[in-house]
Amino acid sequence: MTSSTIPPWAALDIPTETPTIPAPPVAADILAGLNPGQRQAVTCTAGPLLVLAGAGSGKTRMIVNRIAWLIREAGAAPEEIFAVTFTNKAAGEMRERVAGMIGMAASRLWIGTFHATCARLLRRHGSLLGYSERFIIYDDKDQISLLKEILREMNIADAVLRAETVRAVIDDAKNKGRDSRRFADRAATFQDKQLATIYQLYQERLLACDAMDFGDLLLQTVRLFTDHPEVLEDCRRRFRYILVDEYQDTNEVQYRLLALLASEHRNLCVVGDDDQSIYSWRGARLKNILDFEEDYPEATVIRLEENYRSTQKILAAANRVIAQNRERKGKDLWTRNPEGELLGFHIAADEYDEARFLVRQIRESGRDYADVAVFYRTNAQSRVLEEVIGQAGIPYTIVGGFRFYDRAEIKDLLAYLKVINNPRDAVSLQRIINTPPRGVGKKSVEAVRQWQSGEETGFLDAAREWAVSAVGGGTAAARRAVGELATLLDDLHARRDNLLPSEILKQVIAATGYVDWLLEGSESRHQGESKKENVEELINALATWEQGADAPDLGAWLEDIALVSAPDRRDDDHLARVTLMTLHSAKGLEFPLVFMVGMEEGLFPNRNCLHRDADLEEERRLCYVGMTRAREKLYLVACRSRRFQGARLDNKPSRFLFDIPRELIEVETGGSAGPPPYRRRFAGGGSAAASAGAAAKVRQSAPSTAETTAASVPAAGRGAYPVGSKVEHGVFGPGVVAAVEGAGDDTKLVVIFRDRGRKKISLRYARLTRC
DNA sequence: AGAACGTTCATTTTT
DNA sequence: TGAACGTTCT
Repeated sequence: MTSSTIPPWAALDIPTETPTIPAPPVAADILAGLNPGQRQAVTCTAGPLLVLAGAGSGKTRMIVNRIAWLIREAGAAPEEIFAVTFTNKAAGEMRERVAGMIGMAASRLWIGTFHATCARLLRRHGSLLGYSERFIIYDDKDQISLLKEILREMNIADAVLRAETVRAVIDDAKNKGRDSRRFADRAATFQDKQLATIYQLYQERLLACDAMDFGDLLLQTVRLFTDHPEVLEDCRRRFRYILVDEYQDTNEVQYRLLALLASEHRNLCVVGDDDQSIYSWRGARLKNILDFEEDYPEATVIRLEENYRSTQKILAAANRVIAQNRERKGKDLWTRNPEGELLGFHIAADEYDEARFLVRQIRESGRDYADVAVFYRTNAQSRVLEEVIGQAGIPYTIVGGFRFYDRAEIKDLLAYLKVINNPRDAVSLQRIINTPPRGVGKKSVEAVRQWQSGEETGFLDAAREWAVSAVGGGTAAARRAVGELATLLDDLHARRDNLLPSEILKQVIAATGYVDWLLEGSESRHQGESKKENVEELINALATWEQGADAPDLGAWLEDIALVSAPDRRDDDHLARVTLMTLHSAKGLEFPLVFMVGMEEGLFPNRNCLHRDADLEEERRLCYVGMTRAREKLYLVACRSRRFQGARLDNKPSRFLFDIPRELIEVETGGSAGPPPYRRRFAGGGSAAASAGAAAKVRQSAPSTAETTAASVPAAGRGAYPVGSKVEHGVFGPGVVAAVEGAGDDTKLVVIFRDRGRKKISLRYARLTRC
C-alpha cells in the first residue's frame, strides 16, 4: 500500500472522538523510501535516542515518520507525544505532515516551540506562581523600558550601567536557570550585587505588571515544576514520548526542563547536529548535545550522514570548512547527487558593487526568483542590497530585520490592546498614556506613578484614581484626558469577551483618532499614508487570524504574535521573490541558488568573535550552515572595501574562504561592468582565498577612494589623522579613523579597529602611528 | 507640552 | 552612517 491510497484529507471528515479511523496502513508504508539509519531512528521507540542528523539528511522526514510510527506501531496516543521544534512554523509544518500520515488525530499532538509550550502550561497553572492566566509576554524592548525606569529610580546613570547591558545579564542568568535569588547568592563584586538588586526589582515589577519575558517562560516553568510536584507529575505522565529537534541549540533551562520531564520513562529522543549550533549568544549549550551519551548512558546513537540536498562540490567545500573546528563529534556528509558546478567566487570593489554583482548573476542564472537566496552576517548589510536589488526591479523579500510588529504605529496599537487585555500592563499603558498626544506630559505621568506607589494597584487603577483625585498634582486638562482614556480602556476591557478583537482594535482607533493623528503628524503625505496602510494591515492580520481561530480571544492573539520568530514570518515560498536573510534565519531552509555575501574578516567572522576560540568556531558553524543551504550553486562574495559605522574599511577576505580547496572554485569576474578580470592571477594552486587575498592586495595598492586619500590632509596637529586615515595602535592593532573630536592636546579619535571594533582614542596618550 | 536641535552609540546573530 | 536619546528652545 502506498501513501497515495489514503489521501491526507481522508480522515478529516471523521470526528476526533470516533474510533473508526481508517484502517492503519501497514508498517512498510512508514518506512518506505527511508535509508537504514532513518529506519532505525524511526523504529527505535524505547529509551533515550540521539540522532545526529547532518544538514540535508532527511531529518524532518525522519521525525514525522517517527511520530507516525509511535502512534501506529508503538501504541502511543497522540496526546502522549510532545515534540519541540525551533520555530512555530516548523511546528505547524510538522503537524501538517503528520496529519497527512495519521489524519486528524495529529491535532492532539503537543507540537510547538519550548516557549510556546511553556506559555501554554503557565497560562494553565501560572496562578500557582502569582500570575494570572492572561499574563503578558514582554519582548526585549519592553524589558528595556522597564529596566530604564528602574535604573532611573535607582539613580544609576546611563554611563554607569546601560539598560541594554542589564537586560543581557538578566537574560543570560535566566538562560542558565538562575533566578534573582540565586543570582544574588553568587554575586561577589559590587557591580554584581548591584545587578542582583536590579534583577530582583525587575522581577517584582514584572509580577506587578502580570508580565513575563522570554526567559521567564522557561524559567518560571522550571519553578512551576519544582515548587509544584503535582504539576510535574501530571506532565510526566502525559508526555510519555518526548522528541526535541535542533537539540544543539537548547540552553541550560531547556535541558533541565527535559530532564525533569523525561527522568522517569526516559523516552527522550533528541535530534540535532553539533556542527549547526549557532545560538550560544542566546544561551545555547553545545555541551547538551556533546554530552548526551554521558547524561543518558543507555542511549542509542544514530548518525545520518547521507545528504540529499547539495551537489558533491558544495558538500566537499562545506566539509572542509567545518573540519577546522575542534569542538565537534566529527562527521562527513556524503551524497549520491551529481558533482555539480564549481562554487562561484567574487571580490567586489565595495558593497554597492557587491549588490550589482548579485543582480547580474541572478539575471544570468535565468532561475525563478523564488529559487534564489542571499545570506548575510548582519542585518545592517541588507540596506544596500535592498536598495540595489530593488532598483534593478528584482522582486525580493526580507526575512527578519525591521519587523512589522516593531513599527511605532503598530506597537502603539498593540499597547492599547495589551492594556485592554490586561490592565496591569504598566509598560504598555505608559506607552499610550499620551499617544496620540492628549496633554499628558512627563510631569503628569510621574504624578500617576507617585499615586500608584504605596497601593497594591495596577497602573490603570492608579491612573483612574489619580484622575478623579483632588490632590496629586498635574493639570486639570491632564486629569480629564487620563480619566477619559481610563474610561475607554475600562469599557473595552469589560466588553472584551463580547467583542471580536478586531472590533476592539477598530474602536480604539475610532475613539482615539489614532489614524487622523498619524496623517497629521507625518513628515510627508507618503509617510502618513504608509503608516495608515500598516494600521490597515494590522486590522487585516487580526481579522484573518480570527477566522482561523476556533475561539478568537485577544489574549491568544497577543501571545501568538509575541512568539513568532523571523523565519515564522517568511512569506510562503510560492511568491516569485528573491529571499534576503541573515545566516541565522537561514537555518533549516534550502535554495537551489545561494549567495553568501560579505565574506570578509571582521564582518564574517565578526570582529566580536575573533578573540575566543569558542566564538570563532561558532562563526565557522554559521558559515557551514549557510553553505549547506545550497542545492545546486553557491556563490561566495567579498568586498575589498566596505562602509561600516561611518568609516570606510578595507577588509581582507574571510579566513573561511581559505579552507576551500582551489579546485572547487571558479572566480567570477562579474561580467563586463565589473572590475578587471582576476582570473589570470589564479593560475596557480592553493586555496581560493590565498589567491583572493593576493588579488585584494594588488588592488589595495591601486588608487584608493576619495575618503582614504591622504592628499588633502594638513601635515600637523589633529589634521595628522584625518577621517579615513589608516592607523596602527600599540594594543588594538590596525584600524581606520571614523571621526575626530576635540582639538589640540584634547583631540580624541574615533577609530574602528579591524579586530576590536569601535574605540575612542585620546591622541595625548595613545600609541598611534599612521600608516 | 511639544518641537527642534545636538550628542551619542551602534551593528552579531533573536525565541 | 543613521537611529535613538537627551537637552534646549519656543
